[in-house]
Amino acid sequence: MTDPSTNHGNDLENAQSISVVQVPSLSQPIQVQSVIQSNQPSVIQTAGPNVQTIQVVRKRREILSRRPSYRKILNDLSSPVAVGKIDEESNSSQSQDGDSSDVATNLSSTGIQYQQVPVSVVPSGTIQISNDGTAGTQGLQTLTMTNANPSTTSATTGATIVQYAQGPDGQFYIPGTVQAYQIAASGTLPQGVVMHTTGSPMSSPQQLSEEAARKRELRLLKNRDAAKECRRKKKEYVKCLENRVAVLENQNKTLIEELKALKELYCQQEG
DNA sequence: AAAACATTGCGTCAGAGATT
DNA sequence: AATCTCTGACGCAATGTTTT
Repeated sequence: MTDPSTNHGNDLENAQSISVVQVPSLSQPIQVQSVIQSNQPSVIQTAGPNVQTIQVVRKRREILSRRPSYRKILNDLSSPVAVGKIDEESNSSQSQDGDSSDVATNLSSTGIQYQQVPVSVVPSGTIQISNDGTAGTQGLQTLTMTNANPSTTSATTGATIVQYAQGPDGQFYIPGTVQAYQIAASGTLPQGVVMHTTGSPMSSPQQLSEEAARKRELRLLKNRDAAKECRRKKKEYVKCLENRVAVLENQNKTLIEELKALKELYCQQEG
């Protein structure tokens, strides 16, 4: 399904088609295999025996407007035929529900296998792990944290995922760093869940790079979940539209029949 | 049965828009 | 202004379906 109101990625779409370009430093034209990046110096990888990487400055997209979120669109569909709205509160727990079968997740950037373990957060801020027995690999696991704290706000009923490894000291570690992190109760931190608590101030280049790696892992983790959530909402949105189409088609059919009957009645009275 | 093609879902990146 | 969220796009892998 495409939305004509957005030009998102138009130039990329064009660029993705295989094409031949002439590069001054090369005697032969080359076949463009893929273009990564759109409006900054882009990387073009060439096909053929002499694979090369070329920097190309691409023209900035002229019109860039993001379409409204599916949640917004659905909630705007307040007409009677709109079937169901996306519930914001239920969204936060979907990625766990929908992907519960996805117990072992391969993090492609690291090759590390993560495991999902049900966890409940208790008021003290500690966590309870009810390991389901499935063996974790490489000591790293993904927690699904459900806030079971009745004393905190009832709005924080969602579940949050955090990836961790538990050290012999009982502390929790996340990939890409040897720093210890305290797992905070969901609700005190939005989605982030992981809070840096120990260790000396970042000073050495190694620590800085570890910090950067940790931030990257965290960002990827969040984005992974966001993508799952987005796909789920998109599916729901499409289903909603399909339902809407079905309802409108029915209405249309009924109205046509009604019009036909009225016409016949009118003709009889005229005649 | 094997090959070719289609579909589906995932992780990642980029970037617009929202939030802090 | 910095950070976060959301979503289109891409490539990849797994799976399903059709064709040879």
